[in-house]
Amino acid sequence: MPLVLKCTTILPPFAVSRIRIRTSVSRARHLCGVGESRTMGQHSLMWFRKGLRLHDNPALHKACEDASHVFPVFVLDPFFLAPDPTAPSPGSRTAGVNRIHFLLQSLQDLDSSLKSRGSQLFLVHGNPTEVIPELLEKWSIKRLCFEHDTEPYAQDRDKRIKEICEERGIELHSPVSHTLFNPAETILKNGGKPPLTYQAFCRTLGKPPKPVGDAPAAIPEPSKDLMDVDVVPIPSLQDLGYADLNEEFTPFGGGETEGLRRLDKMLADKKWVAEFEKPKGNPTAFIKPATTCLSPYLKFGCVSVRLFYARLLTVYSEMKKHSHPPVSLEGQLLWREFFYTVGYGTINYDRMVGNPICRQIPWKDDEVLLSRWRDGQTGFPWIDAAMIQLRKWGWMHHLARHAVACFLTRGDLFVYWEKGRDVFDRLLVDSDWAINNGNWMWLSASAFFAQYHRIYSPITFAKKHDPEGNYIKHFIPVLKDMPKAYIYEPWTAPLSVQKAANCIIGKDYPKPVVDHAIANKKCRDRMGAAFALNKAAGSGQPTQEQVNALNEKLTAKLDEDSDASIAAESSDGEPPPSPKPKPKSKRQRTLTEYKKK
DNA sequence: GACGGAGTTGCAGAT
DNA sequence: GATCTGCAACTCCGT
Repeated sequence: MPLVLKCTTILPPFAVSRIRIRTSVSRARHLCGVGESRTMGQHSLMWFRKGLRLHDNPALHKACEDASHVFPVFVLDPFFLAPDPTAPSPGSRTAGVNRIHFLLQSLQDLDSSLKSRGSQLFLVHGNPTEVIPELLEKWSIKRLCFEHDTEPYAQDRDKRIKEICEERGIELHSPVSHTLFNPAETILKNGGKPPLTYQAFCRTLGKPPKPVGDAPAAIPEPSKDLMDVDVVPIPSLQDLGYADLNEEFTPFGGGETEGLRRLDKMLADKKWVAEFEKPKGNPTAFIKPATTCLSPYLKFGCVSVRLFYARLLTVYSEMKKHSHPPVSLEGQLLWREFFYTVGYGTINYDRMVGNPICRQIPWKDDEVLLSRWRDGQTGFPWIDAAMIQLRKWGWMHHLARHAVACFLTRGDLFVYWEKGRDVFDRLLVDSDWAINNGNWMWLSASAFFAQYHRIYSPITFAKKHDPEGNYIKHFIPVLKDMPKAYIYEPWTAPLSVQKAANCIIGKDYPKPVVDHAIANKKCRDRMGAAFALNKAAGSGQPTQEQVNALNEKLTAKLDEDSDASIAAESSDGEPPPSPKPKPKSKRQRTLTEYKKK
C-alpha cells in the first residue's frame, strides 16, 4: 500500500508528478560492502533538517553504521514553508523567498550527492512530529539519527520525537555538529549560566572537535522491500505556491557543493584570510563583498563549521602572522558559538519582556516608521539602499546590518528591536535565530553592549567607504544622477540640481523620515532615562508597569518640546535617577593638567 | 567595595 | 590617509 503522507496545513499540493522510487540495491551494496545477508538488518532513518551536507556529518555516519538500509529524509515543514499572503514581502510567515530558494537548491544538491552514492533524499511534507513517527513505523526503523538543534522550535519538536522513540524502543542519535562546541557543556563549565561576555565565553573553551571526515563513499540504499511508496520530488518555488520573481535575485546558490567551492576559493587567498579584521570591512562593497559570504552555508549546515575552523587554522599555521579574535575570521566563528550558547541558556532570549539579560526599554510601536524602514523609504539613501539590498539579495554586509539596526532602534526611530529582528529573520538568507536575536539586542543596546552614545550616522558612516555613492546608485536607481556632493543627503540639493538629476525629493524619492540631529538627541535622552530605570531596578529588572509609565512620560515630554532635553526637564514628579558623575580617568587628568601648563 | 582597564566595528576634528 | 583625541559615558571583570 502506498505511503500517504498527510499535509496538515495550507501547503498546496505539488504540481509535479510523483515518482516511484527505483534505485540500484546492488550498486550501493557493492560500493559499501553490504552483503545480501544484511538486507533484513537494521533500518536507519537519517533526518536532515539543518546539516544539509554529507561531509563531517556524524549523524549520517551513525545512521550508516551497521545498517542494511538508510532512509535519508527531509520534511517540508509548513511552519517554515507555507506561503503567507499577508506578509509584507513574498515568502512564508517566517522566511522570505530567497531563503526558501536557497533551501530548495541545497536539497537538490543533497539529493544529487546521495544519488551518486547509491541513495537518494526522500522529501515529505507535513508537521514533523506527525510525519516522522509515521515513517518510523512504515519503514520499520530501528535507529533514528539527526543533528542536535538548540533553537526553541526544534527543541520542542525533537523532545516529542525523542519521547516517541523511547516509547517504541527506537535507538536515537542526535550529535552536536552544527556548532564547534556543545552549548550545554559550555554553560555547565561556566557554572550553570551562559557567559555574557565574549572574553568570559572564550575562557570556557577548549579545543574544538575535529571534523569526523569526508562524505561516506557510499550509503546503504533504502530497502527495496518497503519501496511501495510515492515520494515528492524536490519542489520549485512555484510548486510551493510562490509566484515568479522578477526582482534581482539572491547571488547565493544553495548547497554543499557550492558552499565547499566557496570555502576553497576563500581559503586559497591566504593573505586575505590572515589579515581579515571584521570592523575594517567595507559595508558598501557589493561587486566583491568584503566578507566570506559563507554565512548562509553555515546557517543551513551546507558547510561544516568544524571543517571551516580546522582549515582556517591550517591557513594560519602557514602564515607568519595573522589577525586574532574577536576581529579575525576565527573570531567570527567564535562569535557564532557565543550567541548560540547564550541563546540556548537564556529564557525568552528572542524577546524583551521576560528576558533576564535584556534591558527593558520603552520602545515605540510605530507601524509607519517600521514600514518606511523596512521598505527602504526612510529618505536616507544609505539606510534605504541597505534595506533594498536585503530585500533583493537576502543579504547585506554585517556593518550595514549594524547601521540599519541602530537607525531603527536607539539611533533614530526608537522602534522595538523585535520588529526589526522579524524583518531580518524573514529576509536574510543566512538568518540564524541565536545570532540574529543576539545582534539585535547588541545593536539596540538591550544586552551585551551599553555605549548607547555611539551611534552610526546614516550619512557619514558609509560615506567614508564609498564617497561616490556607487552602492546607493546601484540599489536606488532613481538617485543614479544625483551629484556625489548630495548623494548621502539629497534633500539638501538645490531644486535646480534635483531637476537636473531627474529626482525631486518628496516626489521621486522620499524626504527624510526624521531630522537625524533631533531624532538622535531624543533617542539618547530616552536611552539615558531607560538605562537609569534599569539600573535603579538593581539586579532585577524594572516591571513592565514601570517601563510603560516611563514610556508615557517620555512621549508626553517629547511631544511638548521636541528640541528639549528630557533629563533637563525632569523637574516635576519623580525624575529618573541619574548616575553619579565619575571622576576623570588618569589619562584624562593627565591631559587636562598638561593643557593647563 | 573601590578602582581602573577593557570592551569586535562612533563621530568629528586635529595632528 | 592614518592615527590620535575628546566627547560623555556604559558594564563587566580583575586586582
